[in-house]
Formats: sequence, C-alpha cells, structure tokens
Amino acid sequence: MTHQAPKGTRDFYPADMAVRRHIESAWRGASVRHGFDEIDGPTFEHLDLYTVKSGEGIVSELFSFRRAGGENDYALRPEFTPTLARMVAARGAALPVPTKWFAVPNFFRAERPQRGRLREFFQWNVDLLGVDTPGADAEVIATAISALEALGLRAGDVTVKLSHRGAVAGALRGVGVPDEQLGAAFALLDRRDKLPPEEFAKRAAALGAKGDLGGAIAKLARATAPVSSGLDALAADVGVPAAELGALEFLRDALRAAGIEEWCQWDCGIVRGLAYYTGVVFEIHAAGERAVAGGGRYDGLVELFGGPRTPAVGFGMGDVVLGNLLRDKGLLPTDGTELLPKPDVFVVAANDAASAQLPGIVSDLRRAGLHVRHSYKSTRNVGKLLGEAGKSRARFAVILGDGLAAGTVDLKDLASGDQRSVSLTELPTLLLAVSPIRAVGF
RNA sequence: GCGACCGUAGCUCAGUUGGCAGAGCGCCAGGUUGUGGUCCUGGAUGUCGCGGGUUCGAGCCCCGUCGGUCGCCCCA
Repeated sequence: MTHQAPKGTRDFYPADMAVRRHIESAWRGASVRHGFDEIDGPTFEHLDLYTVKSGEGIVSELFSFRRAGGENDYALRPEFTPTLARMVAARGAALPVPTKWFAVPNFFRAERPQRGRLREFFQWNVDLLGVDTPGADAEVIATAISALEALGLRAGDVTVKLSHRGAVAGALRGVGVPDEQLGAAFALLDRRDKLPPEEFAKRAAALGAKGDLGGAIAKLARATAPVSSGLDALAADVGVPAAELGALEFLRDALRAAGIEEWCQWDCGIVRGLAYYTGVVFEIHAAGERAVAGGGRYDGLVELFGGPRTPAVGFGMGDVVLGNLLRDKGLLPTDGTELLPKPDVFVVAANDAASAQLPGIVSDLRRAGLHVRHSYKSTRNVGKLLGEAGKSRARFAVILGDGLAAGTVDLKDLASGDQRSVSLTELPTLLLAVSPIRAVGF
C-alpha cells in the first residue's frame, strides 16, 4: 500500500458509515424532539475568527493555510462556537427568542491522536440563545441525555457532572479569595490534579492571605453530591453556608422539573477551561473515558463577536469518545453492516428468459419505492442465488422462472422459508403493504 | 512538541540463525436442468507501509520516513 490516510483521520467503509449514521440519527432525533433546528457553516473560516477568542497560541493546534498566490489566512474549523457566534451576530436582533439551533459538523485539530481523540471528528453542537433561565439550561442538558438514552445508555452508565461559575465564585469568596483573584482561582481549580501538591499550595497561598486556601480549594474540587440529595450536604463539604450556592438551587429545581435529576451530580471540580462560561458548566462522563460532552452558559460570547448581548447555553458531544463508550457497553453491533438498510426484496432469475426480463421488473419495483437488489452472477443455480439473497439480508426473494410466461413469480419469505406464487402485477402493492416504514432522506 | 510499543493477503495472524512468502476466516468459480447461510473440490490473493543502507542473498539486521495503538502536553 503506497498511499495511507493522513494521521488521525478515518475511512468510513459501509459498516463504519452505518455506525456513524446510527449515532448521528440519535443526535438529530433528540435535537428535533426538543425543538432545535439544524444549521451548518463553512468547513473553513478566516484564521482570525479563532485567534480573536483564543489568542495566537491556538494557531499551532489548527490546520491553517493560505491559497497559493492568495493573501488571506484560513483555518479548517476546530470547533463550532465561533461560527455560531458569527452567524448569530450577523442576524442580530432579527432572530426569534428563543433561537434553538443544532449542528453535526466535522472538525479538525492538529493534535497527536490517542484514545478518544482524532484529528478529524464529528461533534454534535446544541445551543439555545436568548433565554437566561435555569429552565433553558435544563432543556439543553435534557437534549443531550435524550440522545444518550436513544443509544441505549442509562443513568448508571454516564453522569452529568454540573457546577456553576456563580456558585463556585460564591464558595471561593466564602473561603477568602478576593474578587480580583477569582479568575486565577478558577484556573487553579481546573489544574488541581496536574500540579504537584507543593506547587498547588504555593499558588493557592498567593491568591489571598486568609488561612489554608490551598486546602479549601482542594476540598472544593473534591466536593460532589447527587443533585437529588439537596444542597446542605454539598455546602457542608465545601465548607460554606448553603446560601452561597443559591444558583444551584434554581438549577436543581429545573433539572427536577425536566425529569433528569437522577442523571446529574454536583461536582464543584468541573470548571471547563474556557474563560467565557458565565453560569452553569457541565461535563458528561463515563468511567475510564474522556468527557463524552461538555458545555455551559456563555452569556457574553455573542457580544464578543460583535452582536447584541445574548444569553446562551449549549454543549458539544463528540463521536469518538461516544463511539468508544457505546462499543464498551455492548451497544453497537460487532459488525456494523447489521445497521445498514435491509433490502425489501432480492430478485433472482432462474432461466435465460427470466434473466432478460429482470431489469424491467427490478426497475418497476424500485419505481414503486422499494429497496431492491439483484444478482450480477450469470449462474442459473437457484440455490446459489438464494444464498446471495440471504446474505443481502433481504426480507423477501422474488424468483423469476417458468411461471413468468403466465405472469406469475414466486415470492419467498427469507426468514420463514414460506413461498407462494403471486401475480407480477400485484407484486409491488403486496411488498409495499408488508414493508416497514422506510427512512426517507436520512 | 515529547515518549513507549507496533506495521506480512480484505480480516486475524504465523514466518526458525538472514536462504523459494504461509495458515485460518472471508472472497470468486464449479459440484446440481429451480430452492438459501451447512458441506465438498478448485482458484485468486501481496510493492512484507514507504525509501535508503549492510550482505552473495533482507519480511528478518541498521538508518530515515509515513501510518497505527497508548501515555505526557493540550483539550475550544
């Protein structure tokens, strides 16, 4: 093999494509059920769309390019949020409230591939704009859960870990972090497991003068509790009065009202790297995997991209980690071809005269809307032809043979083996009547 | 950007000290004048990832490179 696919990319053979469509269908289904409309943007954008938000340092993580002889720098999209913010800003006040959009784009990142991370991947993005209530937060999270549930996952398989920038800020103030050091404290909270203990303690001490700040932040990072168990226990764990966690109380009520409380867990260690989150932040985790999804509220971002101040909440869910998780849980077939559409009927010809009429008959059945396949073999061995029909996973075989002169064919149910002679003219109606509802447009 | 291990048929892999490139599965054809996933017989698999070096001779040893897996970094 002289040519290899570029590092970190995937070839989607039919079985792989079927798995991808299976996941994407769950995403689209959940989106539509929750009232979101699908959008998309360009696969590449002006490079500065990404440097504006993330700084020049992001460039080394991008696939960026300049057309030969051109003067503009572009980058393959590494995420959707800048495109979304650009699209929202461009329509400004003309958009309805709320605006509920979703997308299933591919993204490109110039990173070293490893488990759960590739250079090209698909990510479901769901965003609800124009509403700043905890109910909107809960609806977005419920949409994510709905897709996971459709794929066969249950509350015990994954956990939605939630925190709230406002509540954590309250807790940090409660342990003595001054307001101007809150940003640095968030960053420290996020890096709690990556720093050596002494370095962590040193940086924590630099944030304020009061007491054992390092111990307090470490305690905050470890504070978890089921959403259903109430806030008092969590507040006690964190070491602050429950009143400081007021933002969580409204969120808890909204999650409960949405019926997804049992999927959710408070986790004050969830910070998310991005500075632009302003309220709830959450990640969906499964044991032993990278985060399946992550998101939160970003009420200031659209304004940053030149639009009106627009409250917004959303998340992204990638196909790579989710695929790993589904495989490990036995929720994907070993052979993805099982997910491919099954033919309604497989047509075989038992003699030369029948063979001559086969193309016309196949064409008529297809025109009627049926999924029809046929053999390309020259053999008249009906046994072999039926073997091929069985392998195609067709529901029925139609055998064109001696009865054709009298206008009849043999219709065989490939699962039961039952077979009967039917008239050719009534064949399409007969097959349509027993065929399952077909996916249209996918 | 750093590190470890790996790359032989479509797939899973074997290949002895450097000496004719193999097996199973799958695929194709026949066994059979029209009834299926089994069975029997036969057939095709290939730039041993790619390039260079050492050698009489390289799948095997050496160097480089591309790709894979898994960590670190990063994680929008």
